[in-house]
Parts: sequence; structure tokens; C-alpha cells
Amino acid sequence: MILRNQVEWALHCASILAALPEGTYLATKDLAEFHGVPKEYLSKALQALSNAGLVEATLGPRGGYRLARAADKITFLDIVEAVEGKTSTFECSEIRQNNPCKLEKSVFKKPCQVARVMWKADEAWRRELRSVSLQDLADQLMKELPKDVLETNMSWILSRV
Amino acid sequence: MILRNQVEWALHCASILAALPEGTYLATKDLAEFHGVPKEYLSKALQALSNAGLVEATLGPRGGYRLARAADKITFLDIVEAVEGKTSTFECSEIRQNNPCKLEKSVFKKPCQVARVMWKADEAWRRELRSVSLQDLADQLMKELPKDVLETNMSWILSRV
DNA sequence: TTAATTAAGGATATAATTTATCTGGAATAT
DNA sequence: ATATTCCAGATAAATTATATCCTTAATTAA
Repeated sequence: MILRNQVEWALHCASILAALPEGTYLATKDLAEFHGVPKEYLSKALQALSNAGLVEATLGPRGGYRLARAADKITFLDIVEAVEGKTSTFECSEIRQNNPCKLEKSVFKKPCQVARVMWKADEAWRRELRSVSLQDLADQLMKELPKDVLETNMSWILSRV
Repeated sequence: MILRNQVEWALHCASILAALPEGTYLATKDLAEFHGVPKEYLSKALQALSNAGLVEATLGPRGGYRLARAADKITFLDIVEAVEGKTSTFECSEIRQNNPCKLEKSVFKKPCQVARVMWKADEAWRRELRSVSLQDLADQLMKELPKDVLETNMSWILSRV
């Protein structure tokens, strides 16, 4: 079980969008070039972010994407769920109902005990993702990357907006 | 991203094996019948448990599987990892290295900041799975299932060992 | 007004993974 | 001996992931 590569792309793109100056947009083609990934397919990931209301798009020259709200109001979970969906990583197929001993229906009223454990673990995963915002990521990058690297990246981005 | 159905099957099978009387084995065919799943494919999941050292197999008539150690020494994570593998659910493709601004290699010494967050969430998921044992599951079932259901299931199992 | 640019969505294609099924070999109990 | 069972490997079908292409509509700049 591995997350789609679109999750990785979406997170990195969102991180870039968080660095855009107020009022500017960055186009799919630039995001694709910056990350070295296919523009057409990346576009699907960005559309997912757009549909989830995490980014805003505008058309035409100088168009593209920007964050729909402040970076500290967008979590990793928001982005992961926009791309992967909100359904649990564990799907219960209710195999207990195949039990050859004919059991009363009342036994199946509560969700399957196995599923409950798996869902709790899924929730722990999501809780962790919910606890980190794009702003936290930006802060971490600021702290760890050398100043000249930050500046080089920033001027690359500014040359495209 | 959804776990394989084999994970669900393996967990339910392990739960049954935890209820076996000392010294007895239950065959793949019986586990498949009990859960209403294809025997040949379930066999692959059980082989995974066997390769991971979680269950012991014995050949011939009256053969089959039993737990390799006490139910309180086998966690959900053991079983999930036996079937799904131990690799993280997030795979970092190091797309930051595609960055068009030629950056020094030293920038990439530390793992990618995005990946670190994702891996931490993965670890939270595993921690939760590690905290629940087959014995905990058995206890929960004992607590929630009516006595007659437990007895009916038990005699079905005993008729096959 | 015109031409270029852009996101959005649908259709299609390819690759990879999941979900099986089948076979034969080796071990084991009766 | 014979039937049973796990195991590993080969193969096939179905589903999902990973793209690519094309059309449409909106927007901007010249």
C-alpha cells in the first residue's frame, strides 16, 4: 500500500504556492518544470486541490494557482485527502457475515472488531497529518535550507509569476 | 490507497487460530470456508504469515496452521507488515533534486522535509497497530459476542481440527 | 478586437498492482 | 500406499495508477 505519486507532487506544489507573493499565481507548466514532473498529469493533482477548495485558479496569461487560504490553515491531511480521498485505508468487506454458522443479524450491528482497530490506526495517521500545516513545512524549510538556496529558489519562482 | 483484502483475511484468520486448542492445526481450506474466501488466494496470505514467523504450518492430514507464539505476543502490525511489507506508505522520489536551480548536493543530505512529515504519520499508524495484540482482539470478541455465538463458532472450529 | 495563454474536464492508452487460479513437489498421517 | 496438506512458481484476469491528448471556456496583453 503506497500513496500515489500525486500526493507527493501536490504537497511540494502547495509548498511552493505558499511562498508566492500576495496576488500572484503560478501556472501548472511552471510547477511541473520546477519539480521535473509531467505537466498534464500534475494538472490532475492540482485540479484535485482546486476541487477541494485548497487552491484558487485563474485563467489566461499570468494565470495559474495560488493558495485559497493562509498556509497555516492548510494541513497535510487536507492535501492528502484532496488527492487520495477521505475513505479509510482499511476497507471492511464484512467477511464475518460469510460465517457458516448461521448467526443472528444482531451480532453484526456493531462494526467488525478487526475493522475498528484498523480504522483507529487510520485515524491516528490522519491525526498526525492534520497536526502539520503548510506553514510548519515552510518554517522548517526556512530553518534548514541555506539562505542562498532559498533566495535562488525564490527568484526562480518570481521570474514566472 | 487501500490495504489489500489479504490483510483483512489474515487478521481474521489469525483471530481464529488464536482460539485453537493447544497442539491443533487448522487447514487453509477450513479457514477459507469459514470466511467465505477463495482458498488458493487465502493460501498466499497464510504463507506470508508463515514466512514472517507468525504461524507454524504442518503437512498432511490434520495439518494446517497454528500461531507460532502466544496471542498476546502477536500484534496487528506484525500481521499487516507480514502481508503488506514493512516499507512506508509514503515513497519519496526526491523530486526536489529535479529543481532547475542547480543546488549543492549538501542540501539533499537530510531527508526531504515533506517526506519526514509523511513518514512520521506512517509511524503513528504503525504505532497504533503495534499497540493492539491478537489477545486484545480475542478479549474484545469475548466481551461483545453472545455466549451462544462464541460456542457455535468454537464447535465449528473444533469439528475441523 | 485578436491572439496567446491558461485551467477544467473528458476520452483514451499504457503500466503496474491486485486478485486470483492452476500446477507440481515434498512432507505427513492413517 | 494413499489421501492430505503446505509451499513455491507460473499464469491469467481485473483493477488501479500513471500518464497523454483534445476540446472548451475564460482571461490577459497587445
